Amino acid sequence: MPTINDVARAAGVSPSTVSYVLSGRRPISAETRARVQAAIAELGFHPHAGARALASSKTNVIALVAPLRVDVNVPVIMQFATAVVTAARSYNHDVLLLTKDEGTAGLERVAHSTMVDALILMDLERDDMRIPALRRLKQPSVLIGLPADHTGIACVDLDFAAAAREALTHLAGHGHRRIGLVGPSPAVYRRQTTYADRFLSGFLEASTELGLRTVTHPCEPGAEGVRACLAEIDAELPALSALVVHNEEALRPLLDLLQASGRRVPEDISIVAICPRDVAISMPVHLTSIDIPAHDVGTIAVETAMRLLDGRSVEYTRLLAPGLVERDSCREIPPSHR
Amino acid sequence: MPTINDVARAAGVSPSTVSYVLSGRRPISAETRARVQAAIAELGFHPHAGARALASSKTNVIALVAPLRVDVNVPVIMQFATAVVTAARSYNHDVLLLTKDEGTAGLERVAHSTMVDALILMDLERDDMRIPALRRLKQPSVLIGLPADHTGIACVDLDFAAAAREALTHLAGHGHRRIGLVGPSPAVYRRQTTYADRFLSGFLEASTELGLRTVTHPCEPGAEGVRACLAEIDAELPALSALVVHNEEALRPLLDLLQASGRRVPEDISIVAICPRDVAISMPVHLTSIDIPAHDVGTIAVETAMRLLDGRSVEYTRLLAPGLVERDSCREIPPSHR
DNA sequence: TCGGTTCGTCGAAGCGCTTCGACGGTGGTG
DNA sequence: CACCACCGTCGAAGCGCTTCGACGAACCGA
Repeated sequence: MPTINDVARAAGVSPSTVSYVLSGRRPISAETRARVQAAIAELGFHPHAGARALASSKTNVIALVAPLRVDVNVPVIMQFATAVVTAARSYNHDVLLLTKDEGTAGLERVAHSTMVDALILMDLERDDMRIPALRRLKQPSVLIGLPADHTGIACVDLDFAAAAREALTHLAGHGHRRIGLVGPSPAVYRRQTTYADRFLSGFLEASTELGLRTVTHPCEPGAEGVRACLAEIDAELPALSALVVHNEEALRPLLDLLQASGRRVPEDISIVAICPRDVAISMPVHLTSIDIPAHDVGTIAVETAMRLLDGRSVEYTRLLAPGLVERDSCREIPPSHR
Repeated sequence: MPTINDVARAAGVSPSTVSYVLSGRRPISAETRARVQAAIAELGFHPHAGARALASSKTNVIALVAPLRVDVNVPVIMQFATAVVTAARSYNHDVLLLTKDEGTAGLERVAHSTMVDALILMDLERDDMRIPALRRLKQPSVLIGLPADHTGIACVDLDFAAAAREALTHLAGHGHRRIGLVGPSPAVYRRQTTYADRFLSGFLEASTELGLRTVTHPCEPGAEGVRACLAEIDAELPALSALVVHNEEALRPLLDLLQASGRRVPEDISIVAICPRDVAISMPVHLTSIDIPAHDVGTIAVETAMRLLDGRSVEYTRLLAPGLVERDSCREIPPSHR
């Protein structure tokens, strides 16, 4: 492995000049630069990351803390991760992958030992214990999610409240007045991942504003849970004409169940799902859905981290506007039947 | 951030002594060690990763190269990643996440700049261009998969040929004589990911050995692809009594299709799937399956990397024995009907 | 023409750690 | 009772890079 000294010698300049060619922090004449670059190429020189980090106190690495329990949301997590890695690379950074289960200790470990310049965390809980720890770090962090007290920490997420509103507005616009919400599993509520609450309150507010009759229910995973959930919703709000489903996992069993009981989508019942696009179109009926814009969120998270790193201003709470895509699961109720 | 000098001063010893306490590479008296450790704890000292890497030429980081295109196999990939990160942590290493699409350049970048001590790659192709590049690196690498020429590089994977054999043996043992294989999509074969071929040849060999009548077909994704595939299989081998499905994505549409056409599982047709356990039990009929032991493979990959790193011997081709788990999708054909 | 800039380059001082050789002090051995 | 070996610790020399101050040369305006 050649060092910067080897390059310097080969190019007939001093090591510092090579460094300046590399960083561009000082003007270097065109000839010198060319000579240095030739030497670099010829020797196959790559600066030693550790030495660089030591001298410059920048690692060009960001930490990504992902919930790696094999869980419901795997595809979404993966999309976030992909987006983060890709975006990071576009800023010439790499990504160190941490698991959520290392908890606060993991964050402190990588931060204190100066392995990373910034941290991006996903799957935040309402009163996430990690937040106070993050505040103490010298590295900035960006959250994918919106915990209760996030003052001073940048957050990026889909605007779930607006998503709920948009779902209801869409259905109301199609003449639906009686609508059920199939929510996430009780475990999600228990875990206090805030998107569930944010969606729910948006849903309830919009329901009132639009003068709808609605009922909401969490939904246990598995066919049995879905059956129970739907039964309760049906009981509490008979003759509903539409469902909003904020539960990826429930989607498939729900459609199976509806089909088995002879309720056609969308003829008998309309559905708006909150889920990634590919899930929506992988169903027998292509679902009208509000996408979880994992790619955008991940990209913006990295961008925010970069701004933070070079001291530019950032928007500390960035909630992305939802986008509803119409597919085949919503029916327009004729005015005469409303 | 306190440095090793601060700790040394606080403990009244020299920096090198602190270092030896940390590394255990030289004997240190119990009292001194205690004093040093107290100082470390009190100051909240964490060694600077870059400095450490520079001085010791070890980073305690391994690269994980994952196919991050949002693809069919997302859950499996995720399981690999989880296992790798967890195992790496248990060896006090961290994981740098790279995407496959950075290709050879990405590997060389992190290796040459000494960001990692070893590399683990997944989703290898038959004649993967990255292999020659890997050979040139000074860091060892471990492959999850089995490309054609892997001499000198450690490989870990499920023994897909044995898996195919096991599936057929199981079915044959239950009296099935006419069996179809629903294979991966043509895209997988085209991409030359070797597991497809390995499974297929295992299948064909076992078929001959066991004297079975079999037919094999790749299967395009989507309900349409599955329908076409099944139609071809049915046409070529009428009255088959079992299917082996080596295509996660096809599973759900296949079951839908069978149900729609009134063929019950397992009464009319038996199924053995090659897929992760949770996919097998997420189906309406819990499928008898051969698990993709992603967790084990990931763990072993890391373990292998660690052995390589400290110069211990390794098994260069480690093919894990498949484990078939009986569930509800295989029927025993009574001897009278065979 | 001369002082003051600006430009392009160099030298040296670290960044924080590991590791090697050295060196007193103990304890065991012949 | 010497001698040697080993134990526990220290000091110093790097690891490969960045960055700051300095410095000659070229250039500008007055």
